[in-house]
Amino acid sequence: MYLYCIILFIFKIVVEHTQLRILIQPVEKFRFRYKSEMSGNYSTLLGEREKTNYKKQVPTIQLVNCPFKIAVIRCTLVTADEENRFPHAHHLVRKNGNTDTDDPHDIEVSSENNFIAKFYNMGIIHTAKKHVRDEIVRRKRIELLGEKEKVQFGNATISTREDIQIKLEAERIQMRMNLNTVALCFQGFFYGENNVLHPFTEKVYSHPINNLKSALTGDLKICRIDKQSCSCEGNEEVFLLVEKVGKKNIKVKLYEIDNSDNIIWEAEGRFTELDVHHQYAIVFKTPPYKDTNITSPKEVFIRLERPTDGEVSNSVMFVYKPLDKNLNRKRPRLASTCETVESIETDLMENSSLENYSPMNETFVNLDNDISSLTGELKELLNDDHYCNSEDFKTYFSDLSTLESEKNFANDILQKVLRTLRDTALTDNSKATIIVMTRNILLKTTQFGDTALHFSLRHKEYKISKCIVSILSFDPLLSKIVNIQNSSGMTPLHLAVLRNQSDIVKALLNIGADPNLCDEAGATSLHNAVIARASGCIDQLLRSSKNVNLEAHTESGWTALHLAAQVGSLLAVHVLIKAGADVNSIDKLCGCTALHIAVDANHKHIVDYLLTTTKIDLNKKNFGGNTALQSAVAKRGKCAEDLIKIFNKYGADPKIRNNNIDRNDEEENMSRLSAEILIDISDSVIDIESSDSDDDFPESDESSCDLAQNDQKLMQLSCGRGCEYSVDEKLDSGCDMVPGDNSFARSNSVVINHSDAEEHPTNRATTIPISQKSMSSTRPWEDKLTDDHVHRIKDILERTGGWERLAQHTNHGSLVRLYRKTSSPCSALFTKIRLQQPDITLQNVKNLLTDVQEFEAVSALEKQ
DNA sequence: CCTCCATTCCC
DNA sequence: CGGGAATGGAG
Repeated sequence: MYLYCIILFIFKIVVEHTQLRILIQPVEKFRFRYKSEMSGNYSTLLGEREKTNYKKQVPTIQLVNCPFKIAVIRCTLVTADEENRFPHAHHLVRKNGNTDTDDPHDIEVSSENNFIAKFYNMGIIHTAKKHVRDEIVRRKRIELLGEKEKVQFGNATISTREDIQIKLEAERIQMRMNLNTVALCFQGFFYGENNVLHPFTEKVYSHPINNLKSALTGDLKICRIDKQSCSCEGNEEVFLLVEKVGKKNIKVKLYEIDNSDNIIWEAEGRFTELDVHHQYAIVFKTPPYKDTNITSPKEVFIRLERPTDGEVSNSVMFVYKPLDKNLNRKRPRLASTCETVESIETDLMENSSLENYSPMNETFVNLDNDISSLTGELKELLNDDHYCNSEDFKTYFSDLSTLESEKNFANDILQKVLRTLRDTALTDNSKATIIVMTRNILLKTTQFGDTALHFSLRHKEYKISKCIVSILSFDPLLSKIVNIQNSSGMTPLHLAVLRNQSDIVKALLNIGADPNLCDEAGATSLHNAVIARASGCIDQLLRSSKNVNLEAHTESGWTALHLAAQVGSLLAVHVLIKAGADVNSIDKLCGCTALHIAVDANHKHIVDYLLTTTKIDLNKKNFGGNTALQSAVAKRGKCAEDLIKIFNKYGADPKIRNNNIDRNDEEENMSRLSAEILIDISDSVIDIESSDSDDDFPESDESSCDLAQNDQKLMQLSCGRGCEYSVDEKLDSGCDMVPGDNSFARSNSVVINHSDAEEHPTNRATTIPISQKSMSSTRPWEDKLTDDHVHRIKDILERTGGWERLAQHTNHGSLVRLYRKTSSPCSALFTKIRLQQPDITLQNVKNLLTDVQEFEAVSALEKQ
């Protein structure tokens, strides 16, 4: 008894000064294992890692101000409920050599280890529900015995009464015990007499440890999402694949944050318990965004939230897109320059004086001689009031139908009349009559809203078009005709660029044509010029004094640059960017940059150009969450791999995740994985190419498929709904519209081509014409290819494998296998080429290299 | 008797 | 050691 008093006394003093401090908490999530899972090695309970320190830790406790030389820190498993701590039914085991021991776990501390105890190799054994009661009883008994031991040294027993009490209590506890959350309990002990341990500190508890495997406490995670955007009106279904969730205990939250991470808007995804599929998927409907009148896409986030413990998942990006009508409203469909027949007629009526009628300063159109020659017959005809008022005359012009027979007839008359008119006007002969008549004729429209100017352009009657433009230039009031839109919204300028008539385009711009008017599909003349590959017209539009809107979006949300990337026109891409088009602008529909579009359309030369010479953000994600590189990877097949090579050259970041969120959270692993995939793919390219039989020209399959795709897109973009002309008709227009044509890629320096008659190869099915073309353009003043040149490019071509494609391209495919065995296949190839073509020039080789997309080698040759 | 899912077992 | 299939109890 005396001893016990001393112990109590010491205990009091010590407790006031001694402190048990948790230096390293255990991890918050840990997999509890069942007994059957504990054979052999098992995962051990680690300590929480610091953010800055990635070293593995274990739960660590320090005894501060310990009055004893040696003390013991004991660790046991308890419930996590702070209000109601008692021993947990689960076991805390600790591996000791080959045997596992149950808790309590004691670690001796002294000045030697700075009174620090590290609890290594602990595991939590999940007690099956059916055994929980028994387990609690066992623990209670031990606890009770321990209490009694303090008083009745050595011979403590438990009475039947106490035993029943314990069992009842255990029954109660069993019902409430949370089997998915535990906590560690630490307490300091000292050695008393006979090495009996006596507690001398308060109990200290760790924070809760949750069962990683349970849906109630496990990690919340969005693994995958089927779409990244929806309309701002919401109510669209989104499929989420998630880590194990409980359907009664999960929410989908959409939220928006400002620059300082404050949540400025949030709403819940709508779903029922039936929409949670087997704990691993949720289908929810998006809530509407706070504002359905947005005009630009809004980035928000989605995450899971668990109401019971407030746990949240990772967040994934999501985009609310503006409504189509808001996109359209933003762009004024009818600019102020837009004219209608009625408004011009009103103008003319109000201002019937002819004083303004005078030739403008410049003559814009060189009329052909035969047009300017007058026939007296016609002159008389036109001066005859009677004839001008006749029904015949009216019939000719009141309905300029597209019917073939009438077309020719109407054209014929129109042409004659216009000739006469023009010359009469020039000679100031019966001016008033002529002018009034002219105006009447030129303001007539067909059932499709075409004026005579539209009509002549549509039917390739360019002489008439020029004639009309010439006449318009004399008449300021009438010149407004140039901005009349037909029933599909096209101005004469739209038609002129589709027809690739650059001089007419120039003249139209000079007399006041507005290049920014949109047709029904939202296309400006610039869009049309790009679609039509009318380089001369693009040039005229860009250099005109008019402020051409480079960033105008079509109805489908594309800018001219996007279209240029889509059709694969390097020249158009180049001049647009040079004129100041924003390389990083995104299309309104999918959030794609020109780079994404070029990748999708498989235009390697565009991709290469964009990466080499522009400041395009190559890691930009579209609304689908993919970078251009990821789009390239997703393409699979041969075409993808060449693209990937180009990206590799320019250091695209394979680390950037797309939206298929990897289950593994560690960035490092992810990036390593992507990089490996990339390398894998690149390797396999080489494999495929090298095992290819030599007689096949690569790519021919894909290009045909690409062509089809282009056509479809073109159709959509250039024609739109309700357009009365077929694409064929549009294509059949004498302008250079060969989808997929990569002839621009072959010129290694980009020069604006002013000629209307652009060369356009109709197909690229064979290599021979191309290489012959490249080779035959030898000019005496050009540099000859030298050994030095070959030396400069051989390493590059051997590294990229480009020499093999060059071999194919120059009809030396059959030698690839042979050359591959040589020390420098590229040198061997060039020896062969120079043997066949002794006069081959540097420029020839550059062209050939451009043909096979070896831009790096081309630039190596350009360095002096 | 069915579905769901916590538990248990297996690789 | 982490993923996942099988089982069987509960509702």
